[in-house]
Amino acid sequence: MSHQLSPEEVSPAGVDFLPGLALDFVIFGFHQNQLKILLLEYRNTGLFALPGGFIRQNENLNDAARRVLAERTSLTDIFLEQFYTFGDLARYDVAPMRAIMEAKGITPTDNHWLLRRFVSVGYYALIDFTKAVPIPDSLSDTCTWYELTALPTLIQDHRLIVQKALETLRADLDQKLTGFNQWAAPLLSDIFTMADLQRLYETILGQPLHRSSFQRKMLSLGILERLDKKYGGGAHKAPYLYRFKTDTNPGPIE
Amino acid sequence: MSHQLSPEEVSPAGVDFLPGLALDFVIFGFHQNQLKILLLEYRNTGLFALPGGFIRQNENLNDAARRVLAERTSLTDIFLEQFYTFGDLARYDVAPMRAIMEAKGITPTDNHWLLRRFVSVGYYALIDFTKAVPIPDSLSDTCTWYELTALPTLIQDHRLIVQKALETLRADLDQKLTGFNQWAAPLLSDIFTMADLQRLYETILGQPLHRSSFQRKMLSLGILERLDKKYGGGAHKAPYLYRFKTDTNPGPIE
DNA sequence: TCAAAAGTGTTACTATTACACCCATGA
DNA sequence: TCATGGGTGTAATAGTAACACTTTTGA
Repeated sequence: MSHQLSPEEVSPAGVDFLPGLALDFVIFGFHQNQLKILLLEYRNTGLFALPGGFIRQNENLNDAARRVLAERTSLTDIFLEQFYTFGDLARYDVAPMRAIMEAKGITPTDNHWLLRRFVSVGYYALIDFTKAVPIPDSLSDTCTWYELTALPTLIQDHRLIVQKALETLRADLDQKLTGFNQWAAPLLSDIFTMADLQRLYETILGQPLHRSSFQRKMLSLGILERLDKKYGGGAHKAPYLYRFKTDTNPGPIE
Repeated sequence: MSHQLSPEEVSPAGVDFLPGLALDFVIFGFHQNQLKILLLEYRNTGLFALPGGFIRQNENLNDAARRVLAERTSLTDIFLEQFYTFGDLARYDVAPMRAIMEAKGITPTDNHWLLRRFVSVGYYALIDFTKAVPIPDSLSDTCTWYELTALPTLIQDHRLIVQKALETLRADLDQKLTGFNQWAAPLLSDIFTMADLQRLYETILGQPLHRSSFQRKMLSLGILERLDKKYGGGAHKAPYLYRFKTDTNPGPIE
């Protein structure tokens, strides 16, 4: 994980947080027909990591996830799903974390709480690329978007976490997500064409879909509202514009 | 969770385990056309709980799950899946745990590690009802089977955990499990009729299935091997007996 | 020989795929 | 008017559901 820490919280105690337990986030955005995720880059180290955080002593696990996500993206009401908990011993290598802290001017003791073993609960989120304002945490330089197909090397087991998040997202696409009519809303603009929606599906699934079948299937789900057609694009028939029906969805997190 | 503890491990330290993190198990068995799960009953308290355990400092999370499961059931090589991590503050009520310890003759201090907040990683397992030898842990009297449709009141949020485990099992049935040809093997005897298999499916899903469609679908999966028909049952045509093909399955846990 | 339960065949229905065709648009 | 891309129609296919019919068995 990485960190949302005020200076005093980097103290050896870390007392306000549950020990040994962290959160890691795979935050998906969609821009220019590419799936992207947010990564932190640590100052003077060339190390990249997933955004992460810790759980306060008096805070529900899922509430902590929402809080940290809001801190990293400045967004609330985000589609957020817990997908797996990672607890291998090998996942936690102290060397990168020590390098990160030393580059930050902190010389941790050998038993500093940040250098101990962590078990990490993985969440994936779907957010609006255009609305998010990524904010680095106190140990990192930048919090920026990277294309899923061109990720830098990540610390610890973060690549595995990304992999598993993507698998879960793909599996959810065909089942769970059809229950939440608006799951895709943050990944697209408010109003979009059927081609936009299809490109999103194709990018997530990593495979092409048949145009007319896709259109019929989406319309048959009854989750789209067709608006006046316009879209002043190129020299061709102007497509309809759609938006998601505002409906009685259950909340995303369980 | 409940506990796999030698007497010295109930000491205030609990040092050998990761603090604040537990495992809870929903262990499914199938007997007399009923889905059952293993529950622990605590001595002199009338309290029931899911089997559980803790993670050693030098142990992988999933390895800890296999170890604890083996301790409770005397079985290894079990189909085991992690399905959710439960971290609400409200889930942990100290009163029942204190009652359990006091009934056992232990008077814990207020900050005893077992009375603090726990986050719990949920696993579900499928095991052979006839081969398991349920073993209570050091704080409980009995470890026995209860029908899923007639569970006693459980401590903490254990009913929610059972609910979520069942939902996951049902969802997995239609997708993930078809990849593991032998997932159902522990729930049935080595050799079974198609009707046996259908009753298992119907019991898990909680709904009747069409006989001939079910048969065709199962056979089309190519995971069953038909043996000589016998089954000296009643006054009717003797059904074929089947077994699962021994094949090149991937291991269950990821 | 009859009732019960199992295996198989047939038809209907549904969903998906693949392809064709037409429509609207702006250069 | 023509190339481009979008909407809709249709046939082929696959999978499932529903039902009928046949087979086997022990009483």
